Amino acid sequence: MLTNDGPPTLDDVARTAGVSRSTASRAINGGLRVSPEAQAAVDDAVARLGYSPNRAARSLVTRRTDSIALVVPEPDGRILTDPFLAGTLRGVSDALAGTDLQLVLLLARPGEHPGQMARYLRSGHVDGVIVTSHHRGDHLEAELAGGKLPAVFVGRPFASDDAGLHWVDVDNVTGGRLATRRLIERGCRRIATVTGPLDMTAAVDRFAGWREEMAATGLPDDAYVEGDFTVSGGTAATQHLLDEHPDVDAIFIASDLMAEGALHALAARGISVPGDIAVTGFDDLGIAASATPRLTTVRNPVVEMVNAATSTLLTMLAGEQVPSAPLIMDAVLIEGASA
Amino acid sequence: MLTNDGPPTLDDVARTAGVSRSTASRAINGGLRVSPEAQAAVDDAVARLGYSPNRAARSLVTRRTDSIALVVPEPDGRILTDPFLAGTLRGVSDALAGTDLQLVLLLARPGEHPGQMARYLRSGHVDGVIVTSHHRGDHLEAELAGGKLPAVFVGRPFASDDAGLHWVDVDNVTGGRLATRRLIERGCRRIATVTGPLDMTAAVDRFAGWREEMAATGLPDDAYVEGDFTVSGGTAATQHLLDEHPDVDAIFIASDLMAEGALHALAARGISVPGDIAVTGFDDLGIAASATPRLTTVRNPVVEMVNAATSTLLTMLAGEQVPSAPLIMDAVLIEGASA
DNA sequence: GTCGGGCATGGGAGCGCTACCACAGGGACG
DNA sequence: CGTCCCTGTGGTAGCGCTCCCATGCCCGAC
Repeated sequence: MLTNDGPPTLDDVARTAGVSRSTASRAINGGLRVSPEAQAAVDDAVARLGYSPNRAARSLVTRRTDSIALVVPEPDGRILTDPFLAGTLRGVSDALAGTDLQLVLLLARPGEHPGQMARYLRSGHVDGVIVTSHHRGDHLEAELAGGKLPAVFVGRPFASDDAGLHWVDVDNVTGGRLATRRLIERGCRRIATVTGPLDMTAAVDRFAGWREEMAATGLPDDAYVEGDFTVSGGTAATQHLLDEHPDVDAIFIASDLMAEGALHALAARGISVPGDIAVTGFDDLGIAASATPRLTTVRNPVVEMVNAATSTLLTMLAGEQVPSAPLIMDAVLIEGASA
Repeated sequence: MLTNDGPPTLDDVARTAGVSRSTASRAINGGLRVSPEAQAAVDDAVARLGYSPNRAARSLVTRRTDSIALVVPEPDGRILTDPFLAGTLRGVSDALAGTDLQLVLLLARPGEHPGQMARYLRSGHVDGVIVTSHHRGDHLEAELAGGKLPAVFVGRPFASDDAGLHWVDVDNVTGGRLATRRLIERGCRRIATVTGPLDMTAAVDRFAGWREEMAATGLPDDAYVEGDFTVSGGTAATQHLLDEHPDVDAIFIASDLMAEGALHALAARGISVPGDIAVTGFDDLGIAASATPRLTTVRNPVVEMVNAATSTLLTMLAGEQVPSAPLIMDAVLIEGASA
């Protein structure tokens, strides 16, 4: 029944089912205007032949690529081990089950020209984009604001007031305030923070939350060190912090990964947590629960965020107009033993 | 100069450059049989128009998709934070720079039928495959052994003696022996091991290395617990181990991630490392260096492995015959303070 | 009984590209 | 001086699919 040697084509299916190519195509793509008998015959033929549509041929005429890119403009490889990114990968991948969209992973390459990724995206190789781990200076907002290519940021982009920019995020400012307030309510008064890399909005916003809460309570906001969202960075930042401000009695650390590093640093100096110094983290993606002591942290609802981002993207891909209002999830404090 | 409204096509380039579509195509694809003048004219036109070839159209005729899949048949999301996987992502992505191959990420979905991924791969959506985090029972070797689809495993596949299976790996058995020997040479005699998940060859082989070395020295090999290559799994396994075998004076832990968890468990019980119990790990991908104490471990050369795997795959993609001899990298002991 | 309007179907064009082939021109060789 | 080959070039077919349109058909309305 197969004319050619390669994989079966739509023609083969049509011939096997005893219908025309047009009918076979319709039956395969949703079955509008197809009689039940024709539909059944085609379904049967597809199963028997093991037919799978040729993506390229379909793309050529539909002008869609049926693939979306997950963009990680993070030239530093270490961030790849971050549970946040893991959750994003998992979430996007899962959300794509049931669609026949391919997930194309686009990592910034070390030493790559900043505009290179933007150029790639512009050339129409993917139908849509999810951006995570966005950094100031990666040129992505400007590129994607045009609205030519459907895009959703996971995490507030820097130019977040640009029209036409879609994004979801957790309320990092409130999260930062909650984590800080917890320390204040504990009775701590000399409260420091280890921020994330300040070329990322998550770091900026959590830092702002700390500042706001400190100001609201009338406490000084001079004790802070910039970290990099890694364990070893957390250790280093904490050591630095302790050297500069030996009087701190609490630290809000802008990610659990860094908080873990901080706990190492504190333990190494024989400082008890929360006895001598209380600690709060941010993320609650597994690390907090297994840290010693268990971290008091703020839940970062990655799965929900990524689900929302992906379904927004899918809606845009379906051609529907989506208002570009950001979607901001609540930050919730999670009780631990560290503060 | 552009006839249509969409992105520029090869026709537009040809017309702009004043050559035929054929010549333009040749100039763009390597420039064989193209005069310098024509080449220059085409290059110029491409730059001016911002032309980027339509992948779908090209794929349709070349019968290649210009994309390769990175397959992670690991339904458990936690593994995504493993530095080994991070290194693989980074490595494959980097190795693909310069080619115009897309990297399609294929994560097993929780609850997915085991053969589903194989079916996807069979349908010709990608030109080649790199498999990592391979598990017994994921049906991947059988599927890929046929040689229809170029594939390279990072890490020995279970059916590793199947002809036509390409793979690279570190010498896990020797690595396990080295890590164990180190403990023996230290004078330890009651040496346990925390294995990885035994449905993965890396775990099986490292375990075998431990066994071999223990047997060679005439030591008993009854003290072992199966872990899962995660931090918390390492903690749990170690606690279990200590309860069952209170007399152990050394542990070879089959990954640094688990070793980190083990160090937590040991510290929690007030057991000093290496004083009371010496510890060796496996991987040396950043964790070992930042652990307290610094882990003695075995270097797992991910970057080299993935580079080798990718370039093997690229060679196969180029149509050259590649002998399916495995490529096995040396395991090297890395000095730390934990043993 | 006739006619209009839907629905299921098939025919055919064409998406943008590469591969094949034919051909012109020019140099090297007999 | 003719022949051959080799290089650069353009024309054209066709990859597998979807979409538009024309066709035939059945059913209900008048």
